Amino acid sequence: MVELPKAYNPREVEDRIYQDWEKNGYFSARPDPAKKPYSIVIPPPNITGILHMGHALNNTIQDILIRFKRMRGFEAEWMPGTDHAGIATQNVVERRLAKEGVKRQELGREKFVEEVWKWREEYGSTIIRQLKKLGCSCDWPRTRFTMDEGLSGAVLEVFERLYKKGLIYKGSYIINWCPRCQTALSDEESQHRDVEGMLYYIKYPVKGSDEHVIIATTRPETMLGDVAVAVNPQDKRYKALKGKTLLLPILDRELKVIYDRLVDAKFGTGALKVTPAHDPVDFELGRKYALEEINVMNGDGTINASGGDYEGMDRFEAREAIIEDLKERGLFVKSEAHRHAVGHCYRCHTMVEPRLSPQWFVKMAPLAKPAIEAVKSGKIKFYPARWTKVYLDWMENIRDWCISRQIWWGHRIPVYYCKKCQGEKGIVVSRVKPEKCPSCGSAEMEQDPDVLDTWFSSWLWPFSTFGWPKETPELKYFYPTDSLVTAQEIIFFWVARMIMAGLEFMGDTPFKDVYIHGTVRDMTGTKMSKSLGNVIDPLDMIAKYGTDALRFSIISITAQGQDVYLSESKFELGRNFANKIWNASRFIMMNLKPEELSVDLCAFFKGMKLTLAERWILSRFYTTLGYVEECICKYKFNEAANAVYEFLWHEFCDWYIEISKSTIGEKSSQVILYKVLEKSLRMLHPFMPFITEEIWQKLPRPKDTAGESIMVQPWPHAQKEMISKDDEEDMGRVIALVASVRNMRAAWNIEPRAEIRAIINTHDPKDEKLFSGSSELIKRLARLLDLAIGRHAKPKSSAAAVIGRSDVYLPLEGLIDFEKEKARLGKELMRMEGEMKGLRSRLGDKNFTSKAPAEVIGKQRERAAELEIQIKKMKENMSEVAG
RNA sequence: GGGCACUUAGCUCAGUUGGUUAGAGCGUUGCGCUCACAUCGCAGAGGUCAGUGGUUCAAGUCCACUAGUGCCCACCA
Repeated sequence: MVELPKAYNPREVEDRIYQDWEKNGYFSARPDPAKKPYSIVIPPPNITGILHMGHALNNTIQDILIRFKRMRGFEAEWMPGTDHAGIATQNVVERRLAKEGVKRQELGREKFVEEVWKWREEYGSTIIRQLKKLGCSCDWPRTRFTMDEGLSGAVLEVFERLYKKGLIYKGSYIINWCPRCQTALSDEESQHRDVEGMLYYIKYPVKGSDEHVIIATTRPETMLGDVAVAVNPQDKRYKALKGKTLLLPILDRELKVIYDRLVDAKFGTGALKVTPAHDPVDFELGRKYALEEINVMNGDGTINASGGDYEGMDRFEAREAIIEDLKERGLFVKSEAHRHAVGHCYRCHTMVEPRLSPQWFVKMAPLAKPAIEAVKSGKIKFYPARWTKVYLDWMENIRDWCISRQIWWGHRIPVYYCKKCQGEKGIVVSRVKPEKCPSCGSAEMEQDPDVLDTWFSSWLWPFSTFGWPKETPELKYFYPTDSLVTAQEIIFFWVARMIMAGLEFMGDTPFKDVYIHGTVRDMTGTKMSKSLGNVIDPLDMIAKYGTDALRFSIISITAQGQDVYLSESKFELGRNFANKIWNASRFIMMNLKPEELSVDLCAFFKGMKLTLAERWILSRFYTTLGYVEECICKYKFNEAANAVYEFLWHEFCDWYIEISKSTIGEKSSQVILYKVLEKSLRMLHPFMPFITEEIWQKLPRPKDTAGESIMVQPWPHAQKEMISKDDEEDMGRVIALVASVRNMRAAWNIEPRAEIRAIINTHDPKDEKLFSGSSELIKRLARLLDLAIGRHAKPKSSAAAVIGRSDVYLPLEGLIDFEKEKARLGKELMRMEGEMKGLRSRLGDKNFTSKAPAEVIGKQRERAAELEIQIKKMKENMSEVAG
């Protein structure tokens, strides 16, 4: 006899159980030729990361997959690790140093990087500990870090290979520059946001005349770098400008007039100021017409020496100052409100400055080609499928990837420059510092100061973590991985690039399925973020409701790929469910006689004549099991979770356990309760790992599994022969009968404790047999003193209901209000007649009977026949009432 | 400018390949005898599926358009 607390207390069990799992090495996987591999690589969280609901959702899904596959006999590897998150981490450490009054520049590069490593030692695994709180069954001993030795080696290897192949190049182009982080960003790292800006109209004088051209710009400060004015050749307004020269206001620089189709005559005045160093379109024009490229800004967004008197001003200050000066000179025409999209740094949200700058790039088109094919051919599938198009659209319009960053934390670019040689000759790509320049022999070689984009290491994650470029047994066995589970935000950053890298360096796709789950939002639909203060902290929820509750709730309310709107109250769902399971198990264990359980189940079932309820619950279990398997395989986790919930709570607890209470001492009940509970725990385990383990450990078990863990038990074996649709239907009728008696009792305010008589009137032999066979059950569940079954007339003053082809009467002498009963029955009759009308018109329609499949027609005929009987009965019942 | 998603009960959402009476959780109403559970039980009320048109024997489910909401992408300065 086991004594257990009335309520499940997750805090008491979770850490203990997790430690046990970890200690026993249950999370580890190793190449095993006897087993099939199943592998997932975790989307490596940033070392600066703190567990948020997005992580909770993402990692719960992965854990469900891994635990499910592990139980199904796969060698299931969940590769964990963290990302060094270049800019993000550098920012965090810089802020920390700033609090102590230290600037990174004062510290110097080497010392600063040391500081970051120290920070990482101290805080970098916070997120890992939090993932453990979530119950994640990652193969922790293999944990990797994008800056560890092996992965850094992979990064250098890749850089070298791509450089040799001509797919990495250096050049001066317009890139997105973050003046706060003071580094280049890739196109993906510059996120467009609508901004309420202004469009300023400025007069550019025509040299040697009183005329002028009005141009419109949103960034007047960039005029300091203007070298031309461009108009559309079709634009009649500016035909007369041909051959003339304009003067740049303030600086009095001479500007050419260019005629190019790129200019949209409809925008502004149709005249475009050309600033090749600060705008992508202008840059293109600049290269096309060999214009000078004047960079007017420093890295921090202040105006540089090319900006004349404005030197040293911040870009926005300079904007104001220039407008003032233009107004003074009478060259300012007007300004108007102008809403437009402007790039912002994805890390610090500072407005990005397009800026000409020498950077390293990866040529993407050749890499994209096979990656497009891999998805088009179906070798990689997206779930939900709609992301396929998003992926393909991006890939088909892919642009080169700016990979150099002007920060210190990251993989240093493995390129050395000879101080003496100019240009190409003096460039050496090498993992180690070359002793001398291969061209001139000089020993003065200097490494490129830049580091690589963080994603330049993450895109190698599915194979670098398994030891690539070495051909390790792990790499051979676990690559390609199976499922990638991630959020939509990083399809371009990460998913697409991993596919390209996998194909390029491994010659094979890195995974088969990509499951894109939704974004976690608050109840107003806003994305949860720390800065908005609308976060629900998963760790708080774990403390309050338990990990299983958190996991189950978030899974069950998140439909495939849909965003989820979260509020704290949603976690009650999971907590209540956990408590329900706890108490059902407690009840079963209190009544379990272990000696009854040492039976061979198959032999037992063969030899035993099971009751309808017993056959029914087994059938329902195996039906549910099959459905859950199917849903997990299709990434429909909410449907799987809800099926388990419905089965356990509403079928097993509400009906079967209640039914079993009268027979609980008997062997058959003992075995069924135990078996269904034990198997259900295994079915539920991937979703709620802790409570299932805790209960399973307390359950009496066959000797050979004693002491082991539920997480290494096999997934319940599907036994189709246990599924019987007939039994499920029959039990459904019994349940309907009980429910309708209860309904009538409630409608007529029969005291719950009052035991009354009921009469079933049936002419249907099947019903008679069914209800007779279950009469004890029905009597108990409906609290009946007596149940008469057969051909009976309706007693006077009785309530009535129709169940299938039979009636049930409750003689209620003196308790019935005839008018009320008539109304109650009348409402039901109306519903039936409404349905009947629909059926009749369909069945009478030749189009329907000739075109619909026979099966559908048959079903409707059957239904109509039954409904006809029901309506007849209902009318009789009503006339009785009237009489 | 392009693309995607969403609009189903008071609230938050499910709804497989179109096929009988559209589901859940929460909330709500009534009743709670019962020795697993009030983080509970039993019973009930409550939607015609944003709108319009179409395809079909049959549409919440497919198509088109409209309206609203949200998101992503995009070099009109």
